[in-house]
Amino acid sequence: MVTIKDVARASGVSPSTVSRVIADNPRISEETKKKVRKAMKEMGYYPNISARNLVVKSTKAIGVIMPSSADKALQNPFFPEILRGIGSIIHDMQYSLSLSTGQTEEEIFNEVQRMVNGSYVDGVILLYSRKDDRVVSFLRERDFPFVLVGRPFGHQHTITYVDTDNFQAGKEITNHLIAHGHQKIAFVGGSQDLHVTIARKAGYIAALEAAGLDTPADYQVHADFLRSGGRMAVEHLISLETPPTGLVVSDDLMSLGVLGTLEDKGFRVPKDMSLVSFNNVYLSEITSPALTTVDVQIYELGAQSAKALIEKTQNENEPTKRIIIPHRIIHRDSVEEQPVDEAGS
Amino acid sequence: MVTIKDVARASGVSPSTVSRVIADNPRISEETKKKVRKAMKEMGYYPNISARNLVVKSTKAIGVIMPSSADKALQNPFFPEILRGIGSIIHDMQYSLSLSTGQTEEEIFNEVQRMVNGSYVDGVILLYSRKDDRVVSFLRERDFPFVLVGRPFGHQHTITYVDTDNFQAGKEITNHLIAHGHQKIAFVGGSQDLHVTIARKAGYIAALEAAGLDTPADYQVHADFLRSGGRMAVEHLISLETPPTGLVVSDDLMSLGVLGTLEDKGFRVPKDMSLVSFNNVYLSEITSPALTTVDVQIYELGAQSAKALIEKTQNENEPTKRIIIPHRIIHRDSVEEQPVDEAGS
DNA sequence: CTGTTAGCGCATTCAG
DNA sequence: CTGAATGCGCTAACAG
Repeated sequence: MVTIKDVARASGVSPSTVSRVIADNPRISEETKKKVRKAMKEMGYYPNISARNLVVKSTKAIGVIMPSSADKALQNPFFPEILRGIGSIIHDMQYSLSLSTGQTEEEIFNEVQRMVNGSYVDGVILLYSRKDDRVVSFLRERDFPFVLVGRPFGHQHTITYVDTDNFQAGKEITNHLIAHGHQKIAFVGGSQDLHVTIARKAGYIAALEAAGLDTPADYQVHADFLRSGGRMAVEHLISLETPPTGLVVSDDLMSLGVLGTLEDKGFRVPKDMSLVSFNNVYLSEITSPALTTVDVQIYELGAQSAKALIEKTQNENEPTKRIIIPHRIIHRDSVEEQPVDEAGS
Repeated sequence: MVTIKDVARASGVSPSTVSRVIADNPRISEETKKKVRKAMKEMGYYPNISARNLVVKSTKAIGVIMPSSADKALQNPFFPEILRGIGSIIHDMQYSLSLSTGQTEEEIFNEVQRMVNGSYVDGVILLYSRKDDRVVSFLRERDFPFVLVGRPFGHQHTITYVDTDNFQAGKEITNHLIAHGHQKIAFVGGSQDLHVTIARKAGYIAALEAAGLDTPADYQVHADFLRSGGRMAVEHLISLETPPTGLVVSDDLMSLGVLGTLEDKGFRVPKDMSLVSFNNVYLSEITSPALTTVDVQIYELGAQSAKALIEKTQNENEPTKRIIIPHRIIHRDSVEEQPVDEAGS
């Protein structure tokens, strides 16, 4: 391995000068810079990152923590896409990205400890938000830079996070259904522990109430999304005395399962049942029908979280921020006009 | 930050002894080990990884390189799943995982250079295989440990890789269609630059020829999978004078698009058209109909590649290996018996 | 503008 | 069984 000393010797300067050339220190003459760079190139010199990290006490690396993945939820295309967004910024800033590898909550917690305590990374991005999360407690105790994608449970004012306005999005997409004449609208959500589910459902309810429509408890189902993609939820809904005519599903991938079940049961979307959902991942445009969904700009969610985190790691007293990424409804083919039910309400 | 010296002072031993305790060196008495460990715990000592890496000249980190991701191909659930497999091993071995962040071929190449030259990682896993790939050339020149997921283009005997027997898989899944009475079977593949596409198609052809069936060029289409998920491919096939009755699609996600297009055009799967594909990602079980597909054990593909790589980084002259992960057909609902066409061939 | 010196935190000789 | 000394490769004062 060729070191800074070798380059120094070869170009007839001192090691510190070489170091300064690497940092492009303005106090070094262009002439010697050129000379040194030439030597570096010829000798194939590349700075050793560990040595550098050791002295500057920073790694220019950030850790990305995925949700515990015993389940299939990780197969959601949401993750590659947000990773892509995070990656874009990380790359631009010449940082590197260390990905979590734990499968269980326990493993993940240990891993975060290792990352933080061993100075593997300068900061951490959490790709999930769970109630009573040890990881968040740990990070806060340690006062270690982190940002959360989603909404924190508690400490909203001291945790920097980037999120969608899921309440508003839920309201808007539900209103979209209402505007198309639907009055019997059900909600199919994922785990009730997740803030996204809670917020989107709250938006759904707010929209219905504002329109003076019913929000029967029967219409609010939570699918354990892994088990056959919400099949049970759909079966429940269509077996009701008055089944809904519109469905608000809290995730595109779940919509795929809902769509499948609906078809199996002889319901045609959107003719017999309208359907809207959230995220706008790639698959939502290739299903039949293509899904009307709210685009939450996953890529941007990732990019902004990385940006915020890096700022935080670079500036000790960067203020706590709450970053809301705008969303918009993508109109496709899963919604159809519903003749207003005169007998209704 | 509490260092090895602090611990040494606090427990009344020398720094080198502490270092030996960390390494669990057998030449240290259990007694002092206990004493030192107690001090470490009390003081909250954790070894600094950069310092350690510097002296041992290894990072216990491996780099994972994703395909260039300008396109939506990255949204394939294949990636989170293979990452999960890789992660499982990395985690068990107490390594860490550095993920590539480049979006273009150029960016990725630079990144790999940085990882290798800067000693960021001990080895690299390539999650793609492209013809004339600079990354592979670079890694080979440098004699840097790497393994490839998929089949290399050239140098098959000097590159360690883990792959599916895609030819065989293609043959089997096509035979499955043939066994169900299909005689007019088409192939819908992705980019012809990818080895998977080539191999699966070759298997498809071999199966048809072995059965004495036709393999018209018209039946072999390559969808630019990003653009509306193979819509054009399907439109082409069904507009043929004698359209096929069975489709071999080279990827589950692509099948989703094919399924959608087929439905839009009034074809019902599997009644009017049978469909089989590859990978067995989660979504293949929640579509309607659920897909009959080849389970390639993505998770295992990842795990084995990580395992092979780590062995390689730890043992200088670990032999080059070719690891084939077994596959199996998952029978679901996208294939139906086709009455044998007496007039055929 | 450049060189000298010191030290980051740790592992590893070599003594004892 | 343990300690003292040395150096991994680099950056950062401090001189000049």
